[in-house]
Amino acid sequence: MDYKAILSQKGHRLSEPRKQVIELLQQSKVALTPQQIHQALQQKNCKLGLVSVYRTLELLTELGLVTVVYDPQLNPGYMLSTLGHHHHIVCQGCHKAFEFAGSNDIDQLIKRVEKETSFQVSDHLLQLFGLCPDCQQKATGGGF
Amino acid sequence: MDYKAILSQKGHRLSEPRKQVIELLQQSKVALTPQQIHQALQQKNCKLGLVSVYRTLELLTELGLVTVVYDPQLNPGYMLSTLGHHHHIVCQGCHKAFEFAGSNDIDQLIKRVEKETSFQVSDHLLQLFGLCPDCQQKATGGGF
DNA sequence: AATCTAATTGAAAACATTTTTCAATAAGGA
DNA sequence: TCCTTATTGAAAAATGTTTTCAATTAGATT
Ligand SMILES: [Mn+2]
Ligand SMILES: [Mn+2]
Ligand SMILES: [Zn+2]
Ligand SMILES: [Zn+2]
Repeated sequence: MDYKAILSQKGHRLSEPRKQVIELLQQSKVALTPQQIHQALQQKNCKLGLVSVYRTLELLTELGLVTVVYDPQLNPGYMLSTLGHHHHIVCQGCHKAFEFAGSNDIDQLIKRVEKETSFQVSDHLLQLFGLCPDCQQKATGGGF
Repeated sequence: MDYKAILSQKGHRLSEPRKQVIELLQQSKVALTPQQIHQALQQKNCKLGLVSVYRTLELLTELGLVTVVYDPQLNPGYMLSTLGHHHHIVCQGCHKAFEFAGSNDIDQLIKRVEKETSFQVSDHLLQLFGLCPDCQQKATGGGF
């Protein structure tokens, strides 16, 4: 079941702007800001307003199909997500981001913090940062 | 060693705006946006420009003394941080946020993801969300 | 295929946030 | 007290987001 199918299944129309935003995000390896999405589509001769980009991202976020990815060096951007429990790992060199499956690894941490704080934890935000294989090479092999 | 001391120790001047922003953040239990900081200080009859709030937050962030706290329902805000490895837990009811000590709990997760992705992980962003003790009461006891 | 209707769009304006600029100020050392 | 220069504030510019509303169009109905 692909993103467009999910959209229409939930009773939302398959408009041209929505199709274009989704297709662009499907191809992108980096999180994109609304402006970046708008510009990229303009260059592909897709006429659509920046407003529609915002509205599409809002809708897709509601449906859980896109995720905000934070990157200290960049404005927050959006990426398509597969459904289910997962997080993102972001390259500090080229800013490519990838999903990884969430696990129960932080369950113990959550239990600990619940005890310490008396909070009832129901959600979490987790991202990893580092260097992707390509950027590791550039970093070490850079001298010669 | 308090925040003001650290500031001046690093060769930064202890200006009135900086003192005021730090003191306000020290008292606050919620992450504050630049605007909120500015308004709060105006009401305390501290004359300072919004620009100085931005500049102070930028400096304190560089020094690692403040941390950005994300809250899906709010604009990102700033909180003072103690030095060292820690993260924040945010109440989805009253938006109060608290630090908790970072641990090696996610080391295994990081190892796993490094193997899966061939990334070299060097940093991470982790926040927990839930209900603080007070808001748990309001939620359960709310009926009568 | 033509018609209908409400969801969706785009353009513009309004609103909000952040950064830049630069002359005036003031912190802290001499 | 004087000096130097980091820092400030006001204004403008730049950037980012939301609202409004008439025009369009996706998809259902005939
Ligand atoms: Mn997880
Ligand atoms: Mn940690
Ligand atoms: Zn990379
Ligand atoms: Zn609470």
